[in-house]
Amino acid sequence: MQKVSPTPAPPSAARIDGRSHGKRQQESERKRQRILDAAQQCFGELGFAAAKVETIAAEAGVSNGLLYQFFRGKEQLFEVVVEDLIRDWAHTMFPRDDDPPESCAAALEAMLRNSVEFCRTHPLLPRLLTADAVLELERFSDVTSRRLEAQRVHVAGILERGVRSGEFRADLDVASAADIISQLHGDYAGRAYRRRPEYPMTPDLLDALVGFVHDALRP
Amino acid sequence: MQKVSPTPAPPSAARIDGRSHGKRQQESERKRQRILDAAQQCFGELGFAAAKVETIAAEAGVSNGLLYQFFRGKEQLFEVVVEDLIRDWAHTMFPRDDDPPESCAAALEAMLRNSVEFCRTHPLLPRLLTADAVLELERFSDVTSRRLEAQRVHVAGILERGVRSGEFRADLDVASAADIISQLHGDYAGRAYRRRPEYPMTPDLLDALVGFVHDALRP
Amino acid sequence: MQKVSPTPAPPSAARIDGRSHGKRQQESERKRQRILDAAQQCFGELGFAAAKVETIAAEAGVSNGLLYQFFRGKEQLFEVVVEDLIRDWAHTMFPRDDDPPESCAAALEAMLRNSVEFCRTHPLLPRLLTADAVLELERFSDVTSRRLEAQRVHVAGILERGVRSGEFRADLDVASAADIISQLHGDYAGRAYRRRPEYPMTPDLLDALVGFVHDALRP
Amino acid sequence: MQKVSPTPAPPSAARIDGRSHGKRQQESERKRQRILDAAQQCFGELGFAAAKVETIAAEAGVSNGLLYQFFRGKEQLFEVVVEDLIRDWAHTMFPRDDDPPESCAAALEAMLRNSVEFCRTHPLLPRLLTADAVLELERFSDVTSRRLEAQRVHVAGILERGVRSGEFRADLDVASAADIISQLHGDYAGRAYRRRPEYPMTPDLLDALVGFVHDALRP
DNA sequence: AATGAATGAGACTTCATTCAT
DNA sequence: AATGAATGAAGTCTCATTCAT
Repeated sequence: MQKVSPTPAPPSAARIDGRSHGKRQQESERKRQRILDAAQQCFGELGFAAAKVETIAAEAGVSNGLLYQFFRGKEQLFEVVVEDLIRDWAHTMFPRDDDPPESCAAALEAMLRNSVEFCRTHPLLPRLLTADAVLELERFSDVTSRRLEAQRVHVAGILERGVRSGEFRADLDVASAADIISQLHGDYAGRAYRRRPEYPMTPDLLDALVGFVHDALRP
Repeated sequence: MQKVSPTPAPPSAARIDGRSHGKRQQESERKRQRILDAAQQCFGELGFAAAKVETIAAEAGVSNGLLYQFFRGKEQLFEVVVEDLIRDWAHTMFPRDDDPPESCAAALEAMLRNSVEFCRTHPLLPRLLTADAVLELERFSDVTSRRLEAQRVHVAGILERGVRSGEFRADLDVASAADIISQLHGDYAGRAYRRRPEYPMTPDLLDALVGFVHDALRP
Repeated sequence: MQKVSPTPAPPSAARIDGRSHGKRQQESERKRQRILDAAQQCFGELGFAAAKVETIAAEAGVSNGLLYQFFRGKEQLFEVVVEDLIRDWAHTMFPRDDDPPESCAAALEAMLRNSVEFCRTHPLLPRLLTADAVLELERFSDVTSRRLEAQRVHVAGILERGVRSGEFRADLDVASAADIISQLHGDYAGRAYRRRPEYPMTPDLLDALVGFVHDALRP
Repeated sequence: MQKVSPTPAPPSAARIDGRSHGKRQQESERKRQRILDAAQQCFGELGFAAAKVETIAAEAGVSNGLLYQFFRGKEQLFEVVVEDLIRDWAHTMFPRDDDPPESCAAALEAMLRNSVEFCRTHPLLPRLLTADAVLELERFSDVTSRRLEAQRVHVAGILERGVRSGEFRADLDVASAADIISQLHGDYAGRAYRRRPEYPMTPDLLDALVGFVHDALRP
């Protein structure tokens, strides 16, 4: 019952080592990217089921059929979109390890603000973070799960450091706190994209969120 | 030929004073309820677009067509489901006003635990609380918006009381805190239904959440 | 999600100056025409409600779905069919203005015989002329009304001329006579298509009709 | 493929010789008649396919199901409606044979005016007279054909008389003239019911029609 | 006799996917 | 590589008909 056709070879058969160049290849690669961008937009705004392949192609400025030369179908397109998105998001969250050490509270705050900013231009992420689109697709990329887990681990690391340094309260349940903070993270990042009056996302609210978390962690 | 389509009269138009019940009427009313239950289940698990009318009818144990004697179509069915759900949820959240006064922290905790329990058996609510289904349907019942607002107001009321009584910190940003707490509320209630390893919902985690909120509010 | 549904762009949006024709475009245009022909046939034989989209598509030798790339739905298909038909009919009725002047009776006769001939191959027209299909569709193309009016006006013009030249009786009620003649026109044209014994349409009868009208108009 | 279930026995099994009485029977017979009236109304306004059984029943003030105790189905209901209608119409057209003899022209005029009046309250007839509803139903009651033929014969009889008496022109093609007059008959009777500006039916127009026919027949 | 709730076949329509060009 | 016309399976909805009460 499941389609098992393999991922189609990318249009350019000349891709030898992942660095193929040529005007044609570049052009092709750019189109692939435009499709991914349009798909992220549409999936984010409408959800998986309600987003139409035709709309995505039109938004990307390519034909309906070209999409199927890059992706096996709507479903695989969605998976690739999600994987790329999660990877980009991770880069935003944990920018570089060579940063100078900072206070743990500042690290949490930076992560939160970075994420909110990121979601402002990446509509789909909020949906993933609130575990919604997940339900609409049976096989959900493991990458996503692992990355979400990674975030919690990262947050837990910061909390751990803060507890040891005395910046945070000693009896903190680190694992649970990391979970809660990650959750809030996703929630308010999501609001940044969806601009609905019922779920506002103002700078004040963001400040309040930072303060709320800080208060909960303080000794 | 005429496009009137009001809400179709319920099959028994003989409901004179709201209390007329022949065996047929009762049977019919029970089927209407089964349809609503099945719809809540399906919409909750799959979202609006992916849920099939046929599945809902089958799940309810009635024929495809009967659904259209009670509801104008899939969309109105969804609206009724949402309105009923929000109403039930409100009853769970704010059980009675004649309760003996309690500590504000206890009031918050009760509300949280009640909601989580409610969501365990009401799959659709989490979706609404995370503002997802909203996007899939243009006209979204005002009832929902108003009820969500009501919850925040209610939480804000508790917080206000706590601040005045000295139970909570004096400089609390009540409005923002109410927003954050309501959000966490919806999130973890949602997890109670969706049983996915990525988003666990254990008693321990619930306890930790209560503690986290409590710590953030303490003076 | 948005209800825009304008007339769908014809499959080939590349029609730049109205004359671009690849083989594909030509093929496509021919299919559109086959759909229109089949639709005229089916609507003419069965009426709007009883004609099935599936039948029309099958009759045209295309798939069910292709129909919706050319037309917004069954209703718009009907409208286009009617407009095209009325236009074609008008061309048949009033062939050219540069004709040499003729006797008014001859003009009437030509018009009648032309129409009958036209209806022999255009099943739907009779229905329109007897104002029947009108009732089955709320919004009925203004084109039709205007064209029908145009015919009456045209007939009235001929009568007017005949009265002034003394060919027709002086006390003729031109407006009413034009109405009656136009009506007979449509009736017997209709019979030419429907070949039912109850409503015969023989050359003799057509001759008799011409004579009947002639006698009614003579001084 | 064809349904062969016999016409259901009329509800009252006590109908012995066609003259059964009793309050129940009378009541029943009245309902049957109300159904027929409603059906004529609906079929006349919407055509066979677009008229809904539910609407007819509602219009008649009876339940959906009762209709099937009197008639085998929608199709047979239509047939009965048509037969009754044609019979009533005939009574209107040819009131009594014991009338004092009159001028032939007056007889034609009376027939025309009677019919127009009749159609004003019998929406379905015009459809039959213009041979339209005919097409929507495979098996069309022979009664109708025979009655339509009867009208033409009747008209022909009047014309024959007029020719012999010298009231009408001697070289009249009686059969064809009868056909044309019968046709006009149906047309303008139809207009009397449908009140559309495109197809007006004013007293003036009716007078003009009478005059038109008279002129065509005069020696 | 009468009801009207219930059914289910079949209509219209959408849209992911394919394929000739 | 790229197009977009074409397909057809699948979805939503309607309505003639049946049947338990």
